[in-house]
Order: sequence, then C-alpha cells, then structure tokens
Amino acid sequence: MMTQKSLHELFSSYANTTGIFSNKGTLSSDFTPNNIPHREKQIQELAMILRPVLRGEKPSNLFIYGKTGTGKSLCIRKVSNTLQEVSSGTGNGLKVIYINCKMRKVADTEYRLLAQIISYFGKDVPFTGLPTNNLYKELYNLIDSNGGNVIFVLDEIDALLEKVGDDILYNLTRINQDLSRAKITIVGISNKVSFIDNLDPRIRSSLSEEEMIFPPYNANELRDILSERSSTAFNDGSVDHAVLTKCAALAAQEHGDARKALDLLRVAAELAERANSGRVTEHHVDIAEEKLDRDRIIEIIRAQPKQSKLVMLAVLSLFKRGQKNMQTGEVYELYERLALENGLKTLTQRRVSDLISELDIMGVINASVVSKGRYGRTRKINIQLGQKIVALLSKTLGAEFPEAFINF
DNA sequence: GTTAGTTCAGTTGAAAGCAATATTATCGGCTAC
DNA sequence: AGCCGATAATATTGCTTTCAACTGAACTAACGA
Repeated sequence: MMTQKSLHELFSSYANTTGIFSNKGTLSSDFTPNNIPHREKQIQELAMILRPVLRGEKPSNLFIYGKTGTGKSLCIRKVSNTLQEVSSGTGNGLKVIYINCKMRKVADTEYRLLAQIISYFGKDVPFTGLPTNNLYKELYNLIDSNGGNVIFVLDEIDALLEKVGDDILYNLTRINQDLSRAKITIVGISNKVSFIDNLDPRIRSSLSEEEMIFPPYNANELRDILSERSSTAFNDGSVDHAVLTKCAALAAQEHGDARKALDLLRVAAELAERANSGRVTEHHVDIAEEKLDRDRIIEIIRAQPKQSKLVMLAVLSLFKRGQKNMQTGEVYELYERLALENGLKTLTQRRVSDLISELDIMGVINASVVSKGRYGRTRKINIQLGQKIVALLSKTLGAEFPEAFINF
C-alpha cells in the first residue's frame, strides 16, 4: 500500500515539474549541431579542399590528425552533408562513404572494409569466401558504373593500417588511376600524429596531399561548446553557470576532449534529475565524474579475458586485506591458488607479469618496477581507486569466480 | 669511507608452440551457350 | 565452357610458454688511508 502511494507521488511530482532536460539528444556525442564553435577555420579549410567535387573535379586526398573529441568526425560530417546537398543540384554525382575502421567485426580487415564499402553501394557480398581480388574488381565496377566523385572517409585509419598493412591504401589509390568515369578521394582520420611516419613513402605522399590538424580544445572553448549545446538541451535556469565551467575544466585536463565534457554534463544532469533536485549543481558534476570513471573501469575489466580478470581479482583480494605495495610474487601466488580452485589453467609467471603491466597501462592498477636491492627487483603494485569502485569490482569479479570467496 | 662484487626476485626480449580464425585454392554442380 | 558456392587446405593471429639474458640497489667483503 505504502509503496503504491509513494509511487503515485513520484509520478505526479514528475509530471508536474518540467524537469531539467528539454532535449537530451543535443548532448549526445554523435549529435550533429548546426553550429560548431571554434572550428570555423577547420570547416572553412575542409570546404576549400573538398569543393572541387562541385565542378566534377577530384579534390586532393586528405589526412586529418587530432585527439579524440576534437571534432574531427563532426566537421567532416557537416561539410560532407552540405557538400552532398549542394552537389545534388549540380548534376555532378557525389558519394561520401564514412567508415570507422576501429569497429570490430565491421571494418577491421581488408576484406571486411571492402565488403563494407561495397554494401554502401547497395550490393551485398558474402561475409567470407571470396578472394579479395574479386572484391576489388567488384568495387571497381560499382564505382565506375556509378560515376562521379567518391569520397572515402576512413576514421581511425591508424587502427586499420596497423592491423593489415598499407596495401589497402595502395590498392585504392591505384584503382583511382584506372577509373575512367569516376574519381576516388581518400580522407584519412587518425588520432596518432606519429602514425604517418611509418608508412610506405609512396602512400604517404599520395595520401597526405593535404594535411589538417585539429588541436585540442582548451577550457574556454569547451565551455563555449557546452553552453551552445545546453541552450537547447536544457530548460532555462536549470543549470548553473559554474557547472559548465567545471565540466569544461575537467575535460580540458584530459587533452581537451569535448566528448568527455558533454558526457560529464549529461550524466550530471541525469543525476540531478533522478535526485529530483530542480537544477544541476557542481556537486552533481563531481558525482558524475566519479560515475563515469567507475563505469569506465568496470567496463574495461568486464571486457578483459578471464585470466586477466583473475589476476585483477588476486590484486583486489590482497588489497582488501590491507596490503600495500604488493609484489608480483605475492600476486602470482594467490593467482595460482585462485586459478586452481576455479578450475582454470594457471599461466606462467612470465605471462602474469605481462598481464599486470597491461592492467597498469589501462589505468586500473598502479604498478611500477622497483629495485629492492639485496631483495631483488619486482613490481610495486597498488590500487588507487575509490572504495566504491573497489567494492563494485570485487563483487563483479567475485560473482564470476565463485570459489574465490573461500579466501575471505 | 670507498670500491668492487654478489645476490635476489623478478623483468624483459626473442623465439617458438598451439589452437582458433581468416583467407585461398580447389572441386563438383549448375547454368548458358 | 564458365560461374557459383561449399569445402578442404593453408596462412595468419593472438595467446602462451620456454629460455635466457638483464637489472639495479641492498648487502658484503676487501681495500686503502
């Protein structure tokens, strides 16, 4: 009875207040706003580089660098959309194909990338089975019969080339030379600046006929972005000005990642709404940051292979016993026991040592090699996570390895 | 007090094994001449 | 004959293990003043 009544109250109070959001979608990171602050120059430049398509000429190939959340994809998307709109009136065919090469199982090999491209032309090829040559042939025919300009936007191209080598680009540029009725332009996007250096010189020069760099946003720019978006995302007066500043400042610390800034703001607002406080405050941002952090770490761990999780569990267990500065040996000992109890095969210390350093790189634990003189050399392993996260993690992992709790 | 060795407890790099996947090659069946 | 799809054959990966060289400071012992 009691619960029903409070449920009733909950709903009616929800219905009677306007809430914080007016349009939450604006805060999503894949939303394309009309106005992209502090990227006017880049958009201008992009437009200049790509505009030859409007006269049916081939633009230069282009290479774009920039860290995550610096607006690369956003600007490209915006420019190419407009370009497509305008060109549909000119009679010069234009097709822009955007592909994210990082997406596992979609475009992370030569074959899959080609298959993906082909499917953009409305033709499906089997997942597997055909020789790659056939796909090139197929693609060639499709593009040629389609005619006009084709622009390939390859996002996170570094991931692709790292995996499969640079032949693909070579082949694609070569196709271009044979085509009679169509022209291919390649736009590569990468977030590693150093990446182009270890590329075949021929490909490098043809790929980066033009280069652009998207610098990270600074705190002020981030705040502008946030206030721009929040003007449509929120109802008036529901967000403190200080909140935006704080989100911007936090995200600026992490290489000026606009996505992070938006996430912070969105999550903070969600929290505020859920807590029924009529407005978002700095306090909510704090909680949001912790929550994002927590989610990230839990997500990382969840995606780990079993063995790695087990190592993590070993570290966690020791940590909960109050151990500080654990050594590889101690962790390995416990890991060995846990593996045995859970019926997993035990890896060698060599491997566990690597797993530990992987966990370190991912920022889940802190491990650094220290020499302890006469007492050898080892990694000093620590956990620097909040209690909440630790508790949550051990719960998650504990559920996966039921036998592990015998140790507590 | 200095200097030159030792020693520990792993670290790190290279090479190779192995199982799971991915890519290629091959073959029989089917259609179109 | 030529093409298609399926299946066998082969190559590539991604993890791991094995082997072995390397590390760097605490500890020791010898050294020289």
